[in-house]
Amino acid sequence: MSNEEQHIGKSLAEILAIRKEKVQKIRDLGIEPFAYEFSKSHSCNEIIDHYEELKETVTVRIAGRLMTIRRMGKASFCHIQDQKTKLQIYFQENKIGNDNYELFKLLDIGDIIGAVGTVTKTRTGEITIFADELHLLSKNVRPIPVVKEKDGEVFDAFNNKEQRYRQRYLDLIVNPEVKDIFIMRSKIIQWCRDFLNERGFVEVETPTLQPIYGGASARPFKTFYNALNQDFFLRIADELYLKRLIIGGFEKVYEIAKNFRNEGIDRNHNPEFTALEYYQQYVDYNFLMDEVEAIFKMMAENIGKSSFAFAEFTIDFTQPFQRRSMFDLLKEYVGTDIYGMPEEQLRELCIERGFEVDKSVGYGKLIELLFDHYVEGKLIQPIFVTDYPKAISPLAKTSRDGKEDIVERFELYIAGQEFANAFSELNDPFDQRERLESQNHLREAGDEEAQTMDEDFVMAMEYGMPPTGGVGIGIDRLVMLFTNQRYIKDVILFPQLRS
RNA sequence: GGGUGCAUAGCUCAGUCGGUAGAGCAACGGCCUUUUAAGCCGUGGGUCGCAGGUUCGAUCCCUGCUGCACUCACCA
Repeated sequence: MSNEEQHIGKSLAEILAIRKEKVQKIRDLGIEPFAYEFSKSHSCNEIIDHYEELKETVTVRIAGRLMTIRRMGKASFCHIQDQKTKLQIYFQENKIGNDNYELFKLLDIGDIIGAVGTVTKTRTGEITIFADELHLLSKNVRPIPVVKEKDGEVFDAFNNKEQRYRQRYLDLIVNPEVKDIFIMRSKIIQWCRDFLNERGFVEVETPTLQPIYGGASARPFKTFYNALNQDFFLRIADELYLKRLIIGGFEKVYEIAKNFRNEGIDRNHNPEFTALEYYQQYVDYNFLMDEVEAIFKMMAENIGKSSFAFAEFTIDFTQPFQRRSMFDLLKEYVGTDIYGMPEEQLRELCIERGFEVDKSVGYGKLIELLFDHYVEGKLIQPIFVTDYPKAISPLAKTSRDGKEDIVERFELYIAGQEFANAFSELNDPFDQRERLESQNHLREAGDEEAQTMDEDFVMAMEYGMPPTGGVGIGIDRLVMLFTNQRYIKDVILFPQLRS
């Protein structure tokens, strides 16, 4: 190369131009830089795990992305990375031939290559493929961030959050521990399926686009359905459809689905999130508490930890989960027994405590406000909170022990956050109609998140709905819990950012 | 939606009390057959997020905008 040409090779545009020229140079060598296939005999971790059986006897074929290159004239070391593991490869010019070594000289970090060779160790003891063949499988033409590492210490980590989320593929290439989170996410979902399938549940799919949104208290995303010439909503929950299936005669159903709530984004909330909901005929919320506890303990057992770090806490799964009434907890943390307190007196109490609560904040919301403010954050170890106010639980059965304002509902709290929500499902169509009507009144009084009347759902219930227990579990938070991630965006592959 | 902060080379970051910018890695040329943050010699790469304003002069000061992060409020 002349001195003039040597000046090329600086800005990104020039790097891109050089890589493009390399593609042509490789073609000029008679090699296709974007291959069609390569048959692998082992993954990198299989070679490391089975080193003793493979060493110096077996010819192996491996493939992956080139992550480091150390050239030393007529021989070079490099590491490739496949899905799980990095592995070193040693290329010698007189072993792979001059033509292939010429090819090697044209390679860049980020290229996908295959190698054929024998398994050895270097004198420093690192398991290494001593290559007989080099195959270029896909040429990199845009530089990837180069992260260096020594003794476990990482240098120049690719840690720009915006770029990591926008270009998640780069994040996954360069930060392998990110991949582990999503592998764990996949396992957690699989364990949920296994648990339910083993118990005879049927996995179903219900509409994402719904003419009436329901099953939760939230603001929806709205869209227009051209073929039906009608406004539709993206589901905020699948609850009402799953109950229709219970009415239809499915004994046990579940769905793992995205819900969409048109609300704020923060470290614990993403407008598009995944929930497991399951419904089971003839059981009540007491049964479900045992079952949900079993699910969480099964997960911890599968992970192999009975206690683990989450945020600044150590969560202990060895003990039975506590079960306490919401009013009992309120009495302890607020200092006043508010059970049976009339709405106006409750509002006075909230105002005394410095909350701004006008008439649009009804009885149930007042209690929820106190609970969220005084109690929620204190619930670190797993605990089932029971006995929710009826006013904020329009789909749950009234408590059977005569408390008219209370429903048979529980939420599981861990580390101050809600992880599951369940109830003995309301199956009295007269009561259901009244509850949804009173939600309508709340909406008219200014509660934007009050639930909507769904005539078709109430009609379905009129045909007869068996006693049923139903559970909802937020999958994203479950993954956060078991992977010790503080930000929901870090358990979602492609969190939405403004474009 | 409110508050705070950030935006400089492909990546990670310095820096300029206002005089158009540096390092390491990556890149390019050369040497090097067991290296591993390989090493050695050499090369040069930037609309300092965008748009205005102040100024003789702005990457720096001011205003607006955009994006992101953190945080408070609300929903899980």
